[in-house]
Amino acid sequence: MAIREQIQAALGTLPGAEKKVAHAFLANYPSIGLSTIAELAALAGTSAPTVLRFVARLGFESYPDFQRMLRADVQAQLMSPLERARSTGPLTDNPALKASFADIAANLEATAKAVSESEFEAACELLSDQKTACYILGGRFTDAIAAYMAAHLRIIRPNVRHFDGQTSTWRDQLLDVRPGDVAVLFDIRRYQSDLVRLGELLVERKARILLITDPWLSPIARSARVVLPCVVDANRTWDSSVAILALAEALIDRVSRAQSDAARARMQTLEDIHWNNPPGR
Amino acid sequence: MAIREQIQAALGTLPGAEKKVAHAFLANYPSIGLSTIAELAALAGTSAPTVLRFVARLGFESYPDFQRMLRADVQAQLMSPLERARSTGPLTDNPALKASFADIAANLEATAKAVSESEFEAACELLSDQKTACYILGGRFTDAIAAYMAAHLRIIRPNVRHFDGQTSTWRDQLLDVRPGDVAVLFDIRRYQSDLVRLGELLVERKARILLITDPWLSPIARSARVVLPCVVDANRTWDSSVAILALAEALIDRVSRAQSDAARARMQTLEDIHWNNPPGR
DNA sequence: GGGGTAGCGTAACAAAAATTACAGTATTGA
DNA sequence: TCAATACTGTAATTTTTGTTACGCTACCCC
Repeated sequence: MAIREQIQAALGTLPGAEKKVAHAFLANYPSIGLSTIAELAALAGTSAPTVLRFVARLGFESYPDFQRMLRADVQAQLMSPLERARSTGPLTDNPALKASFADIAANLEATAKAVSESEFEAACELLSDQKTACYILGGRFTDAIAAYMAAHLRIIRPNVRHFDGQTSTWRDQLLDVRPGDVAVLFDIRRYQSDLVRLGELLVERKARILLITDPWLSPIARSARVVLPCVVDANRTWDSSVAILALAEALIDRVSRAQSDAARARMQTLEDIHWNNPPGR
Repeated sequence: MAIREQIQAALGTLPGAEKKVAHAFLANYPSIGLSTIAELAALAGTSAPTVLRFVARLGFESYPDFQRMLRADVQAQLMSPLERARSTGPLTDNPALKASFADIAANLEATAKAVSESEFEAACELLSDQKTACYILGGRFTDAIAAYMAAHLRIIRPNVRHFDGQTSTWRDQLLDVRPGDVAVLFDIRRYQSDLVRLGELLVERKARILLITDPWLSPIARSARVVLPCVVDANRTWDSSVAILALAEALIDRVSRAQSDAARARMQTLEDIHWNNPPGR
């Protein structure tokens, strides 16, 4: 947009023929400027050298130089978030994938129905409580989702820990858990006995448990403060965890939006630090 | 948008060097296409005639002809309704979950369209190749999905390794990579420089790269054998990885179904062992 | 009213871009 | 393993494009 503004600002000081060029350009922004000098001159009803004098007056070294700036301009506009959403529109179709994804979409819908609003809100509240620590862990496959959630939640609030996958070290990690702490457990079908046991231990330590499970409910549900069921059945060799991830993301988003302005500023700062000091160390 | 659509559709049928051109173009759409052949060729790491053959294959008379279409494309997009004023939508605290899931479902649909069938098949073929090792890794957030995929793939076939999150140990792990090995990389927006670097190292070691990225394509796309784009934009604080996970699951399912009976029997045995000797002891 | 200046376009020129020809190199199938 | 085919890059060629030189016209100020 910079170029357009610049031209509009200069409009008053331009000689007649060059003003015609400016008008032609603005009326056909940006495509005509990405074309050749001859075309722009023709559209403006003037000559090539006039176009050249025009861009020179704007301070550009050459016509290609002017076009470079213009391309950058266009790029910036097309890359803005909303344009992007649109430009990702219909592309080629992949029937097999589409069918597969349709099943998953059905899972999402079913999950949305299975999770009651009050439970969802209660879950968000648990996660938003910054006075206590928050422990996150999952089972054989869902541990990855636990890690994903922890990575995000850590940015939003302090005291987030992901119980790492080594079951042997769980006991040690348990020592840090204090009454009132929040524990997020992911546990779906073929409920792992060790995970269930750990749930019991957490309850003993008076942790408040947020359980994310399937509609058949892991045994942990009995002692959980909040239970969110996800539909995982997808007619596949293995269950699908997509709905679980979607729910986790929804929680993350809801919690991050609920933050105070101060907290959001801190979050932004964290992010900036992260990207300004690229990893590699 | 017609042009992007057309290129995505043709991606599978393009020869290697031309595919690199397509990737470079999509990753820098539209500005690079409005520039010169030489620049596009340089960005794609190939030669001018290849670019020319690329546009010829797409059905254009000449490069200027191609640019004319592209300009029209850009013009159409920039001139469309000014819904740009609408900045990041207000947070409706009503049925948060349903609205949220609807967005995600749209992502899934868009992803199904963005992934061409032939590319998907090519990806499955890479993953099914049991003669070589398979390395899986992801970025800051996507590493969790990499772990998830590895956990499943490990059951289906031998020689699956998840590059663990410690960037400092990557170099060591690289030593094991042999020519022809398959590397699955997850890399989405805010492409991590260290991950890109690692991609280059993998290419040097002649690994075949399967890249899962967003529609703007990580720089790694230039040297990847197969590229699968996922729509991640969800009008949230962070991008959504749901489509990525869904795609990963689709790949896993497709590969597991393609196994021979013998292999499937072995798989079943593995699973039985896992559950009959429950961990936790 | 005449010298001077700024604006403009035609046409020659120079630079660059696109295109083609060709030769070397993989890849595929017999 | 060999032949045939497809793919790719280098280099020469042609075309297009941007740029400059120059002369004409209109206007302003002295």
